[in-house]
Amino acid sequence: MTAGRVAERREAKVASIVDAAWKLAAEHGIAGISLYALARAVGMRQPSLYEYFDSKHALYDAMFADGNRQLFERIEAVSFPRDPRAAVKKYMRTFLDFALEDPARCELLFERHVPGFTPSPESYALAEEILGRAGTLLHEAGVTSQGDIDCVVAMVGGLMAAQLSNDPGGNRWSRHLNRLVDLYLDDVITRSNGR
Amino acid sequence: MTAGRVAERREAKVASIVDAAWKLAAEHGIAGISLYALARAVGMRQPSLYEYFDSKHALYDAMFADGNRQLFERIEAVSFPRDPRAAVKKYMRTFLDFALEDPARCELLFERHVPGFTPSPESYALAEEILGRAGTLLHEAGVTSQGDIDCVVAMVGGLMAAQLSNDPGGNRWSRHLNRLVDLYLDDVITRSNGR
DNA sequence: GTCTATACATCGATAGAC
DNA sequence: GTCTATCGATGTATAGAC
Repeated sequence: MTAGRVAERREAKVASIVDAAWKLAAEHGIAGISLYALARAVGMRQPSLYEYFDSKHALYDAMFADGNRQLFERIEAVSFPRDPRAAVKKYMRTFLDFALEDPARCELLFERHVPGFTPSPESYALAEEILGRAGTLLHEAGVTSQGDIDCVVAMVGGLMAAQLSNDPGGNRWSRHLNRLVDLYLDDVITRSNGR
Repeated sequence: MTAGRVAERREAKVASIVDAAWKLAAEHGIAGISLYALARAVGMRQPSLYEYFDSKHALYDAMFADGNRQLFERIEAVSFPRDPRAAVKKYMRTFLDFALEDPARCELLFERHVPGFTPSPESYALAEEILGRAGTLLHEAGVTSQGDIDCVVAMVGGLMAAQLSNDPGGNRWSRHLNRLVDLYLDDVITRSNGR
């Protein structure tokens, strides 16, 4: 039937707009996207965008979902080692590499750089699934308390932020990831054995 | 002489404007300050602000310097223990408490939330002095390599960012500060003894 | 030094023709 | 579904009177 084709074209158009939005974000920052420039980038006039997104907020929400989907697919494509600790390290490395690839994507997904923006519950669900899987892997590696999970998350996030802020494109901070994870996981084990 | 009085009043006025700007930033975010609202907050009309600041950028620069001065004075008021490790922990705690007090101040001082803003060399000098003192204390505590200093900085920054993003006003992340510092400093010592 | 008035730009969003 | 035209709000900065 034709209805399917129409919906397909529409989805493709939406996807191309989101792609163009990522490119603009890379240039001007995530908050620096203007609907005028975005429309021009996909060969339209600015008001025509409202055929695909009800508001700028809706665009950001679509980008948020898209970014998380990118990360999810990246993770899906990785084969994780059986060894729980190695799996944790590979998971965190996959995340960190993904994050450092695109600062603007980071701004939207992991920082709070868009003033009034809160992702919709549907879009946030994917983000929670990704974080939840990290929690599961950490659990299997012996990190069971929320406090310890929080610490690992903070450490990885700290490396990410420092790397992006002070040495974008380099590895001055990110190169310490494996060692830091090992250090923390060793400590968790020591603590659990010692008492 | 009268010239001194005039300069004094002017400085006081500048200070009151900066104070009002911090209050607005706390409400609307650091990037959400409007010169119109700022002028009204200090009983003026918007164009009159240009008597005190050449541009909005200049206002941000003054705020950046002011924020760092606040932190510097806070640190100056603290008496640090002789024990180097205890001193490091107190320094980081002083920093973290200061940071968590005011998210908007954090946005300007430690994050990159104002699109086109780069602090002037003069304003940045204070920030470097504060970071340098952290480096000195870490050095005295046995953390001598840049990589290790970077790691401690990243860990503290990670705790700060996670705390502000996910539990503002609480201590879910910040409570781990001392333990994380101890963990890392122990590791530095172990590594230096072991080889 | 403060004001009124205004220039000038940008942006998100809507109305309505085609 | 895309366009032109425009609204309405916001925001920085400047000109010039007082």
